[in-house]
Amino acid sequence: MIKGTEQKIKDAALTVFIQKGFANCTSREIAREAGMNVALVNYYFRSKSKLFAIIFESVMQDFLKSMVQVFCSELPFREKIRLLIEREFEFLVQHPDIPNFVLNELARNPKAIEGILPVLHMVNESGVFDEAKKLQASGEMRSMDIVQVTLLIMSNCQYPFMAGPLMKVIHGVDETTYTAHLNAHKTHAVSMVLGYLFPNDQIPNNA
Amino acid sequence: MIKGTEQKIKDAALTVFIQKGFANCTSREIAREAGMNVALVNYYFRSKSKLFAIIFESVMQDFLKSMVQVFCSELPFREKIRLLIEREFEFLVQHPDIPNFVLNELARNPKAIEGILPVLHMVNESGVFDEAKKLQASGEMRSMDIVQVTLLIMSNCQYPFMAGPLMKVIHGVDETTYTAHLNAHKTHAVSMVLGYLFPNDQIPNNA
DNA sequence: AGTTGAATTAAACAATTGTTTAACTTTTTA
DNA sequence: TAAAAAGTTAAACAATTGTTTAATTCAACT
Repeated sequence: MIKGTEQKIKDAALTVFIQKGFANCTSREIAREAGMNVALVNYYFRSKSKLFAIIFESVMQDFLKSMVQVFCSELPFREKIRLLIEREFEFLVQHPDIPNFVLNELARNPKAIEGILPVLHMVNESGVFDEAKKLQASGEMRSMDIVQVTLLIMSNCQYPFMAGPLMKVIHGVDETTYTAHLNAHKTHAVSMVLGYLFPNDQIPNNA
Repeated sequence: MIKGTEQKIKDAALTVFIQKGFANCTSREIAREAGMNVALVNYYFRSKSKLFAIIFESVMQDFLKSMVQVFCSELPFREKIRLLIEREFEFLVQHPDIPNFVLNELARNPKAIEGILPVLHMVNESGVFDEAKKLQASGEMRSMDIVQVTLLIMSNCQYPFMAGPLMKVIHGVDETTYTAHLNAHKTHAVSMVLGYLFPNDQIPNNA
């Protein structure tokens, strides 16, 4: 498969932006990564900012895509949670730098978030929030705001990847070992979150 | 209390660096924030990098200080966990941008971490890890690697603050409402983590 | 008062930045 | 095949950057 120039630039920009952030990289760096002249980058995308906006939005799509897919599925609620966490881990193993990238750019430039509003709309439309509220009304699920349910899940998925560099130093482990820990953490995240959300469920106790 | 010039620069640098990151701010911006000329910043700290190194290390100290204090205390283990989470939340309410700042700079410049090695040594010396292993050997505590215990705690404390901008948009809530959610989340974090680490403890079920 | 040294500033410096221009090459097309 | 368009490049541009210089103000000391 031959990649056109435009796609080469996008790929290079994705790599460089995610690795260094918008402010911490230069147009020439992107051009070099793509194997071409600086002017070509602007020829195709007019400016560094415009290129960034495009890359950022596409990253956000990937970032939220699997979440939306699971939410819109027909699985029972507990399975949605489980699958959501597992998919999130699968995604993050491949793209461990994305949460850091997204949250950081969002904190420094709040209006960058506008591009994801359509995707968020899909989440709301999926009815998954209503589903949770019904389970809470029936007493099956622990009653807590949906915001905090979201926080529980995303915290335990994304933070372990974001904190990789810090954790490796704190515990003195290398990349490979830490990856193994991440894998084990996925299992814990699933059973801890499900166990907390559904305190009456019989959970297998491996202790 | 009158602040000397050097301290004024440090304060300004702290504000600006945390808000925008190292690469995303200028020396002149720091000088302006401190109400003085650019040259004065370099007169006191020789370069932007050296100033940053000083600020970063002091932030890391604050970031880890309360953790070390709790670890080195004489409290029973469960109380250490509870207090650790509560102190962490107290700290993060006041400095919500610090986790993002620290993890981001760490990801982009791994050698920046060297300054915290002494503090980490204190954590190891505190014997809190051995304490956990004993509780695990007795079957009282769920057996899992200490790395994952750390991850469970830090994920549920830090991520909710880091993801503030994203969460506010996802759920369409304002700053005040989100702060209330953070407060509620603290309670959940404590009981969820303790409940998972000590599955045989009787936990009050408010559901 | 006058001298010394630190504190502070405006101005300049060289390097790098995002962006544009103008020339050159390749591809399309009529 | 020749003209037109698109693709690509080297070079230049103006703005901004971190840093330094040289001059000025300020405070302390004799």
